[in-house]
Parts: sequence; structure tokens; C-alpha cells
Amino acid sequence: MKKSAETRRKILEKAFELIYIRGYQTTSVDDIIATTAVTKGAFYYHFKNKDEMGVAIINEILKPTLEGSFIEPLINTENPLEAIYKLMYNLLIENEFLKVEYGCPASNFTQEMTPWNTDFNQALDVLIQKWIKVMTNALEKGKKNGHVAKQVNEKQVTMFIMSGYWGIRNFGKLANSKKVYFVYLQELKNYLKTLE
Amino acid sequence: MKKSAETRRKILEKAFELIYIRGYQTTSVDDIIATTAVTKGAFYYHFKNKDEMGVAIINEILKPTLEGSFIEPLINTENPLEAIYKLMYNLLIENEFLKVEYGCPASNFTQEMTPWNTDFNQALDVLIQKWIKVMTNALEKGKKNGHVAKQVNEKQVTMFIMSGYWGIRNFGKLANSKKVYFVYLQELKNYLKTLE
DNA sequence: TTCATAAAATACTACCTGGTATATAGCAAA
DNA sequence: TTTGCTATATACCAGGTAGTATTTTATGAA
Repeated sequence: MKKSAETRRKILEKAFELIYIRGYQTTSVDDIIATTAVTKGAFYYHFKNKDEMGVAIINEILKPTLEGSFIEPLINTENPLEAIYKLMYNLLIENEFLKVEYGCPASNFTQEMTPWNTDFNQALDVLIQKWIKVMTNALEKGKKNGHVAKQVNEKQVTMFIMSGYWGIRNFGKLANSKKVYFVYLQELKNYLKTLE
Repeated sequence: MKKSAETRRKILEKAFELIYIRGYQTTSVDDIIATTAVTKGAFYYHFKNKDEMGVAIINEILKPTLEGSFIEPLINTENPLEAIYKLMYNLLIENEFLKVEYGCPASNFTQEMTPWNTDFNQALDVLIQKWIKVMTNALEKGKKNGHVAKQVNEKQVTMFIMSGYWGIRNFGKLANSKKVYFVYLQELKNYLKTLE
């Protein structure tokens, strides 16, 4: 009962690493069981098929991990603009879980899976909607306590900021350098200042 | 001589359609030759291998197409901020070549190929760098003629805007709805106004 | 200890993948 | 009409793919 859960966990973690680096399509089940040193029997005992494992990765690995770095920094903050900037700086520059050359795992999954797999789509949407909600709430609070200008539309700003983040991740991949991150952050700072 | 070029062209065009919709990895050579009604012999006569065809798609299909809709609207404009907004509006809302559910082909390619194929990387980088250059130049001109504020950093702004575009494309894919585009555009308008 | 079941190991398959070898048709110049 | 090259067609292959069927081992309750 205990050891079995460990096996499952190991599969998910290793599979995530591989998929984050190489993409979902190009990571085969054989690759996964080879690097996890788990047999095919064990793999298909824990997961009905590859896609079920993929969704499990989103829900059991990606979700809790990103919740820590994406969601938490935005709750219970007095100054949302400052919090957002710090969040982005952390995600892009300091976070060592997210590598510039591999982009953002959530974004990668979206890009790769969205057109054809509704299960993946749904699982990802849950993540994103939560992020949107938290950021919107933070901005709303900021409006109330005076840190954010009254005329600001929280939803619009949230969408705008999140788009920028996903996009710059893509640029980072292409450039394979954190330089672009610094340029982006500089302008993000300017933009955020206009919301005060 | 003439007909052969047509065959090659047909392969590239059909292959691009398939890849735009389904992704590069998940579109097989067999798929391509089936939908083009071209035999394998013809395919491998025109292209050394699948990847060479992929790069040819970028250079011969994507590049000229995107040049028309991404680059041209930004050259010879008096008011770059207005031009940028119109460009984005056109790309996201009116352009019928780009479909919300499939995202932006250049972005898709980047996402899917970047980590492991340097040929694709290079070909894509050429496209992007050109877009960056044109937008930066437009902003610079705007600064000179008074349409853009002096303290604006063209490169930063360009990066910021382009990131937003790529990111919102990803959101559109996830949401499978143009609604997110309108939200984004609204805030883009606000942002651009701060640069005047 | 027994025994049912959970968990994992092994061997296999049907199919798809990119790519090749080889044969044939089209076509232009001689 | 012959020749030589361009272009296309056909048949095939070796390796990889997700997934299955079957057997074996571990585990925990009685």
C-alpha cells in the first residue's frame, strides 16, 4: 500500500521531468519506464494509459508545485503591484525549478495538448483559472486600500500580465537566455507603475 | 520544371495546414502524402527528410505569410502606437488565416521544436528578430515625430508587447474563444496610451 | 500458515514511424 | 527516335510505439 504509492509517485515525477524537457509526444512510455527503472507491468497497473498519466502529472505534480510559486505569493498581500513584480522576478530569474530553455511547463502542456485532448485542457484550465482569480482578487484588494488606481480593470490587467509571462517564456526558449527576461521585467515595472 | 515546383509547393502548403492544426510531431509523413495525394517517392525527392521539409515550411510558407501581416503594417507608419494596436487587432480578431483554437503558428513551432532542433530554432529566430527590429524602428520614429514619449525604451516596449501577443495566443488556445482576445486588446490600448 | 489480492515482471503484438531501394514514367535536347 | 535526366510510383524495412496477456512475487488479514 505504501510502497505502491511510492512507485506511482516516482513514475509521475520522472515522467514530468522528461516531458518538461522533451515534450509529451516525444517522451515515450518506454523512455519513462527506462529512466524510472519500473517495468511496463507496474506502469500500466498504475495508469490506464499514457494520457491518464499525463493528466495525473498535471493534477498531482504540476498543480501543487505551481500553487506554491504562482498562487501563494499573491494571497494576503497589501500591495499587489509590488507582489506581482516580485512574483514575476522570482519565476523568471530565481526559481530554479523552471529553466529558461524549457519554458513554463503549464504553457508547454497547453501548447502541445490543447487542440486535441480535452482532458488535458480541463486540467490545465483549472490551474489557470485559479491563478487568474487570485491575481484579480489581489488587484481588487489593492484598489480598496489605495495601492491600485480606481479606474484599473482587474481582469484586463490580470490577463495582460499573464499573457506577457507566458509569452516571454516562449521568447526565453527561443533565445535560450535569461537576458530577454530582464528586458521584459524592466518594462513590466514601468507598466505596473501606471496602475498605481 | 513547372509542375515539379507545384508538387513541392502543394506538399509544403498541405503539410503546413496539418502541422498548424495538429502539431509537427503528431503529423506524420504518411499523413502528409495521404492528404496531398503525393507519393512517398515524390516527397523524398523534394525533401531529404521530414525536418528539412519543416524548415522549408518556415522559410517558404510561414515567413512570407507572416511578413505580410506582421511586418508590413509596421513600416512607414507615422503613429506607431496606433499601428501596433491595429496590427494586434487585425491579427487576433480579423485575420482568418490565424485561428484561435490553433494559436500562432510561429509560436507553436517555437514551443514544439526549440528545445531540440537548432535548424528550426534559427529559422524561427530570423522571423522574430525581423519583427522585433521593425517594431523597434517604428517606435523610434514615433519618438522623433512626437507620437511616442521620449523616455520610452523601444526595445523593452517591443519585447513587452510581443510577449503579450504570444501569451494571449496561448490563452486563446486554452479557452478556445476569442473573448480573451478582446479583454487583452482593451488593456493593450490602456498600456499603449501610457507611452504617448 | 494459508490464501486472496495487490503489485510488479516478462514477453509479446499489431501498428505506425521515418526512411530507403528500386523501378518506372515524363520530358527535353541530340 | 534515342538518350539522359527529372520526377514520381511502389514495395519494403528496421526500429519504435502504446498497449495487452500472462505469469510471478509481495503483502497483509484470517
